[in-house]
Amino acid sequence: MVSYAPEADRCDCHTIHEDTIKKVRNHMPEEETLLDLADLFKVFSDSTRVKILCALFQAEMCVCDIAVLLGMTKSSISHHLRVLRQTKLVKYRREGKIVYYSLADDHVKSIFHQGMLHIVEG
Amino acid sequence: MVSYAPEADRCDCHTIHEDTIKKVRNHMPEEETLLDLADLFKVFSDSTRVKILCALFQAEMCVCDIAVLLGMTKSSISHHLRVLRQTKLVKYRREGKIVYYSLADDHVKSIFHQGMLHIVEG
DNA sequence: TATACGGTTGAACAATCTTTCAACCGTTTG
DNA sequence: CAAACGGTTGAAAGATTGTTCAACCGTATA
Repeated sequence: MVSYAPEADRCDCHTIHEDTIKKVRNHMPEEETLLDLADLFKVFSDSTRVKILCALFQAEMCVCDIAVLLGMTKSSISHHLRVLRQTKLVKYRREGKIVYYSLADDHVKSIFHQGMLHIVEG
Repeated sequence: MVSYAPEADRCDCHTIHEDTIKKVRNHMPEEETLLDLADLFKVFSDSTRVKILCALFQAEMCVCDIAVLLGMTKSSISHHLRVLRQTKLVKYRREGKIVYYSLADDHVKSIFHQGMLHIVEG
C-alpha cells in the first residue's frame, strides 16, 4: 500500500504488466523502512568497517589496537567508529584515557554470516 | 593468520594491547573475503536497488515494470540491474523484446531479514 | 523494409564518501 | 602545572557512485 513515486512519473515507457505492478506495490514495505535498510548496509559497504567489526567479533579493543591491527591512523579509525556508533552497531566504555569498543549485539554476526554464504556459493 | 598492513604502518600511536592484537589477527578471515563481503553489501547500500530486490521478492518483472513501479527511467533501472546481475543476485530470461528479471536465490531474503531485525530493535 | 518498442550502454555531471591533516579535548603522569 | 598520550573533530582533497542524456542494438509488427 505504498507509492514510491506515482505523482512524478519519470518513466519513459508504457506499462507492460499492470497487474504485476499493482500486486507488487501492495506488498512493498514502507519506503522509510527500505531507506533505513539501505543505510544500514551502507555501513557494511566499506572494507575498513567490515574489518573493524570482524575484529570486534574476537575481542574488545581500543582505537589504537584497531589502528595498529589494520595499519591505519587513529583518525581514520575514529571516523569509522563514529559511523558504527551512530548506527548502534558498537558500544564503548571509557577507562581513563582509553576508550574500549565492542559489538552492540549479535545481529552483525548473523548478517555477515548470510553474506558469506552468498559469496562462497557464488 | 592474515596481515592487513603490517609492512606500511601508517599508525601514529603505540601498541596498547599487543596480546589482543595478536589474538585477533590470528582469527581474522582472509582479506580478500572481507573485500568481497564489503562489495556485496555495497550492492545493498543503494535504496533503489533495495527496492528492486524487494519487488522481485513478490514477482518476476521486466525492466519497464520496475521503472513504472519506482517512477524512474528504464536507463537508471537497467544500470542497477547490471550491478545485480554481476553480483549474481538476480537472473533473467528473454522473451521476445522483453527481459524478465527474478531473484537468483534466497540469500537476499535472509540478509534483508537480519537487517530488518537490527532496525526494528534499534 | 521501415517503424516502434524494450532494453542496454558510455560519457558527463552532481552528490556522496574516505582519507588525510591539523588542531583540539580530557586524562594521566612527571 | 606542564608535557605526553589516547581519542575526537572539521575542513579539504581525491576517489567512488547514481542519475541523466543520447545513441544504439534486437525483436516484433505494420
